[in-house]
Amino acid sequence: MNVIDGKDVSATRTAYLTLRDMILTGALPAGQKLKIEELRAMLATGASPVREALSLLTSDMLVERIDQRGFRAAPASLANFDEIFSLRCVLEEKALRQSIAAATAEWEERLVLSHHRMKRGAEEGVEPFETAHKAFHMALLDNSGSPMLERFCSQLYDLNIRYRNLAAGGPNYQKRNIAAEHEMILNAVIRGDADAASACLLTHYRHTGDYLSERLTKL
Amino acid sequence: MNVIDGKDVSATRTAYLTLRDMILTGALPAGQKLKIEELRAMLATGASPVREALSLLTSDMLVERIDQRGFRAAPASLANFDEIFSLRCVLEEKALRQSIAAATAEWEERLVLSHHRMKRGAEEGVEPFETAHKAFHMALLDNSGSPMLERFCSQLYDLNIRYRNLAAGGPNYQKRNIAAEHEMILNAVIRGDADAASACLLTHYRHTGDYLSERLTKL
DNA sequence: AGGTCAATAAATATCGATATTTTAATTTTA
DNA sequence: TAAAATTAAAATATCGATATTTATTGACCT
Repeated sequence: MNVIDGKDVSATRTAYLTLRDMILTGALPAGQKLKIEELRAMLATGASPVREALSLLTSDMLVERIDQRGFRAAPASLANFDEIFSLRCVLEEKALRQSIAAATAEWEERLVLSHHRMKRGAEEGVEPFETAHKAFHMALLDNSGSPMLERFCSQLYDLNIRYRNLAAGGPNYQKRNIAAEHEMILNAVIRGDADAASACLLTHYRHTGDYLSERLTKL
Repeated sequence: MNVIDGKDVSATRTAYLTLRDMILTGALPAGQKLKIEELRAMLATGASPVREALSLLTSDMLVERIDQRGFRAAPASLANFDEIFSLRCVLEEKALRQSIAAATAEWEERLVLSHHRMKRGAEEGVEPFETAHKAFHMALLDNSGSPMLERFCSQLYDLNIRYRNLAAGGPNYQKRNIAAEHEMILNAVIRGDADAASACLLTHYRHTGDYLSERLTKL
């Protein structure tokens, strides 16, 4: 039916990915009513795939569902942003420490590789960098041995990205040298220094967190 | 259409609640294929509500969905159980500490009340106690000011209950005096002693955790 | 004018039928 | 005989139509 990455996917999955992207980028504004008929027409598909996609998006906390009253894009607020930030700090630190504790040569190589790809992506443009940036951060955590924890972190990462887009009206970057922070994290991890790595990671998040928080208050 | 608690609810919601309960109690065994047609017949409803309910259950990590290949009840494993336990410890401690930090007279009264109801429920039977027990534990956390955190905790609580049921073939209880542990937690919270309260809560969980872990290994 | 109630419009939720895809069984081929 | 290809069966996914529910409008009464 539909084809994504050369693969056949269901209409539901296509709808899910499209709607997800639209909410993350702000094309569907926070709090907006999501009418089945409109989405159905926009996605050129039936009501069932749309409803199912929306149901799936509630898992990701990107859509709210009220029984008998339809769906709406999850509302955004500074309080919610702070919450996400606070949860990320706890969960990513836990995941990072577990990953380091279980470190293997193979994992470290994966890290170095994803770090390299991120630097390369930065030269290519915003979109490739965004993808590679998430991949790098998830690679830091994906040796934790805890799939649920990783799922939570990935979910919270995306929710955070949404606020970045909301704050900027699209992907945008600060002048501050993020590359150096990434380098420090990577080095600490390779060194096997969990305390330093955690500290670097949290500092990294605090920097972007403060920056975004400031911009969001202005809205 | 359907009526639950004197309220009108959608077929989707009815299906959601029923299937949820069946998975938590083990009536639908871990890993089992969930065929739409079978569920549709069992619930005497259409395919759409069933599919939507299953999609919603993936949020709760109670159902797995594989594109084009249907749904299955989430598999269970000792590793997964340990993961849930480990996450609960981190998240519930955080929620509890935040709740205590924001303590109000009104919250404390709610706690005392739910504690009382739990004791009362224990006399009435297993089912009322189960409900009241969850209510008490959630009340401990529901002053955290962090809806997402509370949602995670509630989700993990349910996943843990599922393992309890899996281990026992139904609700069952140890001889050990759980009531005393609850009392200690409540008192520490009322006292405003966050450290003691956290310690008590975690000990409480560790006790049941070890107990269940032992039983689960025997399966 | 303000508020209630009924009628209408809009949107959600659900059903039943059908198309598509996957899985299983069977036959063919090397 | 084992692997590959074909066919048949089963299950998933999707559509289009309809029933239900909620939201809106405007008349009516006090």
